[in-house]
Amino acid sequence: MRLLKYQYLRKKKKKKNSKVGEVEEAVSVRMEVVSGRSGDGGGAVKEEGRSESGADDHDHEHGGGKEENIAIMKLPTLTTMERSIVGTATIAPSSIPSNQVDHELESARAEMGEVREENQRLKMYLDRITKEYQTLQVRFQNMKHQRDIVEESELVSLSLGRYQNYQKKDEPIITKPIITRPWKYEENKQDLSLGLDCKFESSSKSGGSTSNEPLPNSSPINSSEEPKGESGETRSQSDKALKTLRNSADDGHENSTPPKKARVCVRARCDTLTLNDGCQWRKYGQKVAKGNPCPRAYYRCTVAPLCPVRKQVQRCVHDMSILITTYEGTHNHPLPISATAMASTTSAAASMLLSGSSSSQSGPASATADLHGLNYYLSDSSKSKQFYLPNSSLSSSLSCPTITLDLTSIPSSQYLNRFLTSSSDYMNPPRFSSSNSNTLNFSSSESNTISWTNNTNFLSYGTTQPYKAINLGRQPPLMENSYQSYMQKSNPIISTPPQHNSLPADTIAAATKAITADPNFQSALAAALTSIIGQAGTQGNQTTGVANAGGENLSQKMKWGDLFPTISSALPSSSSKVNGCASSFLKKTQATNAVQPGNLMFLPPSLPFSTTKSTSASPRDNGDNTN
DNA sequence: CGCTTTTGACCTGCGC
DNA sequence: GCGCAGGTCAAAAGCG
Ligand SMILES: [Zn+2]
Repeated sequence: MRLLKYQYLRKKKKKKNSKVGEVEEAVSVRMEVVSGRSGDGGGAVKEEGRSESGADDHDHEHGGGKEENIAIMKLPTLTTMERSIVGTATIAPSSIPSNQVDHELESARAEMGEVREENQRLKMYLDRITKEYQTLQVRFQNMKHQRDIVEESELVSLSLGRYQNYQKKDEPIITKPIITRPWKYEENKQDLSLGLDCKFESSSKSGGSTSNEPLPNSSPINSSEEPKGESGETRSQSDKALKTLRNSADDGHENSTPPKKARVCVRARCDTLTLNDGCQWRKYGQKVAKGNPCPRAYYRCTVAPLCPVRKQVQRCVHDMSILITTYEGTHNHPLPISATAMASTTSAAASMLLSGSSSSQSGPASATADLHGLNYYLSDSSKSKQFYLPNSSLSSSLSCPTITLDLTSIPSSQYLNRFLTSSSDYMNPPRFSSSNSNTLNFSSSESNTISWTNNTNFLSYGTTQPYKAINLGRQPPLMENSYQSYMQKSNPIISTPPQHNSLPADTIAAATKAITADPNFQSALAAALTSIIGQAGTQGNQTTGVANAGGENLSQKMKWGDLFPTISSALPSSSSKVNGCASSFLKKTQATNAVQPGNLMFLPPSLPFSTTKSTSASPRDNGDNTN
């Protein structure tokens, strides 16, 4: 009964979300086109040619589409073609002066020459992109491989049991086909994909045995969703199925070891109740965890009905202004644009976990090592009871691979939100060029304190904090600039004036160079990059992120061009009411922690802490939230 | 009215 | 087996 209602509610939510779905589907379609363009060579050129060729000239299309062939056939068949051109051009087959025909021929020839040139150019363009992509990919894989080795030997693997490893560790991690998910969205994720972990992968991979679970996952969802006039019985059944599915999705891997999911813990200064990461969350529980008077809130992603992603939110007991958000699970749906930044960020971190785990063969057992940095963290404070960590105890942390991203250097949630949701310069303009935040960059204006450690691809955050945490730190200026330039180009809203009007390909090239330039951050950056690319890829169509990353570079740009304007203009509300967060947090804290009202003191008094402030005060309004 | 949040009960895993 | 703690559920309350 209850269950039924619950599911019913969820179903309703589904309806609500359907709008989002439509929009995103539209986006997907668009992306398909786009990616198709840049994805495969012939197609790309062909499309280009098509768009450029006049409506009057079919041969142009031909030339554009199959330049290689045309090169051969052009000479011998020139006359034929010319004739056809003349035929179509002059139409009147009756009586045409021969000199006029010659004229036509002449012009046609000239035209063809142009087309040929055009083709040449396009081809070169394409080649370049392809090459860059391949280079990038190769490099990335190499780095990954190397890192695996290094980490294995150096014990710095960040990974903690990833089921996929248990299942097929011998299999190249890079390309794992995933099951089809609802929303016509095929979750062709790789380890670098958006998700924080790959639970679905595992279930899908287990295929045969478990196939019953995941497979229905995609279809039943839709089927149960579409037929509106279901009888109560049917519905309850389907609802149950849904629930089962959800559960199975949640725990994910019935057959594989039940290792906990990888988690990404984000520490950030935030005056709102939850981190404004762009996703829609619904609170489903709250608990006062041991060791921290601040209640821990449990949220579940509601962007898609069956999305297994959850997050826990709790204030740091040491510094109440620090919000510790722990993400867990993989989104099984296209993300709201506004959520991509955070998702990318976390996925990048998760990918580190992942890549580490690829080397670590053992399951949860490797947790200790994997949590190297985190343990550092833990060891420092967990002993004192006051300390809190998402996996609040060591034991749980052992079973839950967790990677910590420290964003505390970013002053406030407003900045952070800005940082997470857009890349416009919200901070001091001077720094924008060098350390502007973007989706890949965890560094803030205080990034000068952030440094990379060279030895292990493990990015450390070298501040005064007594712990080491993964920090996707700065990217090389080149990368930033290129990215920025792209942003500037594609997003008129972004204030900074365009500096280089580089072609997308140039941007990519720049990115490539950037990646190749500094091997120290290659891995992480590549991971982040890949995740983003992959994300966009998955979001847009059914392509696999990494596999198509390069091919999608162009399209990526275009997609981002579409995406970012929204991003920068819309501050998504993480939950439907981020506003209330602060106040409710206060309320809550007062209520729950009446014993020690002193806690409240930890809240930055200077922060505009009125109920509505945090969001409304910020430049961007979360009005549309892209949904 | 529909959706979200609250909140106590319940479930589960773990250590003793 | 028991108790504890983390995590989840879902009825009830709250909100717009
Ligand atoms: Zn989700």
